[in-house]
Amino acid sequence: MSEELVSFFKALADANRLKIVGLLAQQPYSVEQLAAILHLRPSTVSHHLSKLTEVGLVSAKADSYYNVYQLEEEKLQQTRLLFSQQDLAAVVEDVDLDAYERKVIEDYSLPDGRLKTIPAQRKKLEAILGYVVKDFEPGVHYSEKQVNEILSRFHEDTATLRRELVGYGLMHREGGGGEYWRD
Amino acid sequence: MSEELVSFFKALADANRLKIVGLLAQQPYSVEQLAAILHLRPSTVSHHLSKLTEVGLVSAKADSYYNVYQLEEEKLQQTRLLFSQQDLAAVVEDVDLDAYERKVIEDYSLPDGRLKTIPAQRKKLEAILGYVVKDFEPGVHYSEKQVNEILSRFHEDTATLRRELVGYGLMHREGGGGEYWRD
DNA sequence: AATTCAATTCGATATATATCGAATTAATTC
DNA sequence: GAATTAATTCGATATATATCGAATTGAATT
Repeated sequence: MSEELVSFFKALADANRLKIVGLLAQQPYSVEQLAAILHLRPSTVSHHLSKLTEVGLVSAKADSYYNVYQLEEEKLQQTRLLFSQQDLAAVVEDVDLDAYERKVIEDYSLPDGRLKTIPAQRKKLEAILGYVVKDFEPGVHYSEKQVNEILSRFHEDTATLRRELVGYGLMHREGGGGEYWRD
Repeated sequence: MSEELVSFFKALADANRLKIVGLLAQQPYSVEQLAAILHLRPSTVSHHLSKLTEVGLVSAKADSYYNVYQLEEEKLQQTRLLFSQQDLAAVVEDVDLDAYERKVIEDYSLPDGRLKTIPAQRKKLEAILGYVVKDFEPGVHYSEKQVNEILSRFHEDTATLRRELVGYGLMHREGGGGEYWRD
């Protein structure tokens, strides 16, 4: 998932951690030095450095008995090309895209599957029409009578349903003979 | 300052807000639709959208009586070139870079300005030597006796101070005659 | 071996914030 | 004009986390 991306932004979503990155971009520093410069306790700086280390932005190098931290240049390069198309796609990969349509259909359906009313709001009407149109076979041509027959399973006002289906481009009508079909 | 950069990362440092950005990258959505897709309440989504709006990543467009949000493509482009040299420099611009040296000097100084001891730790010794060397005029040549005279203001062990100053490259010695100078 | 010191870990606390439900606002439909 | 509805705002709550001080660890100096 995109858990990694979230952690990455979380790591940089703090003023002191950003300052640490900025400082390490110039030269390596020990924990004690960073603490003095930022007016923080070493334990606090240690905490910040561990978050930055987790996402690979910095790394420690033991030198004498200091822990000297340095910036991971390659990771910073990656940062610059953040948000590629793949990243954005990955973020929404396991998202419940049809939840809105399902919710609308449920809100407007009676227990027997018929519609309480035909929605007045455009977006809801859209969702309902997308649901209704599934009862037509793609490519098959229907007479107006057959269309009404199918639509009457959902609501008595078949004329409105029929008109809106055509209006939203979900079904097509052949000019003269009253023939309807969906793609 | 870099307050803007922090806000920007904060805006993206949340899983649901990242998902919103990912969704809006594909098509605009209303608050209600996003709420259904993410299984959140509209008020929560509204809160997230206001944070994203603050940093300019998304914008709202009234359409009928829906508020349709869309991604600000230009801002997303900026994101891709994040962390330029200027950005990094800006982050540390008003940081107390000499705090560590000051702290070391204070820790090792007696009220009269003399040194309690000569630090054993490399980084602290470095800080102290940088402080001591300021009592020498750049370019001026000193005899070993004069050097000791000046160093004795700080500590009786002038031999060690003198040796370390040369060792750390803060002062130079001319091979034969015992002449010292700093750059 | 004993001591000193930097760093980390741990526990506690205070602040920030993600989420929700209720109330409000603004716009639309009847 | 009245009723409906999407969105926002507000207040409350629960979780997350930034910070600190104390205790611990591990290395280096004496």
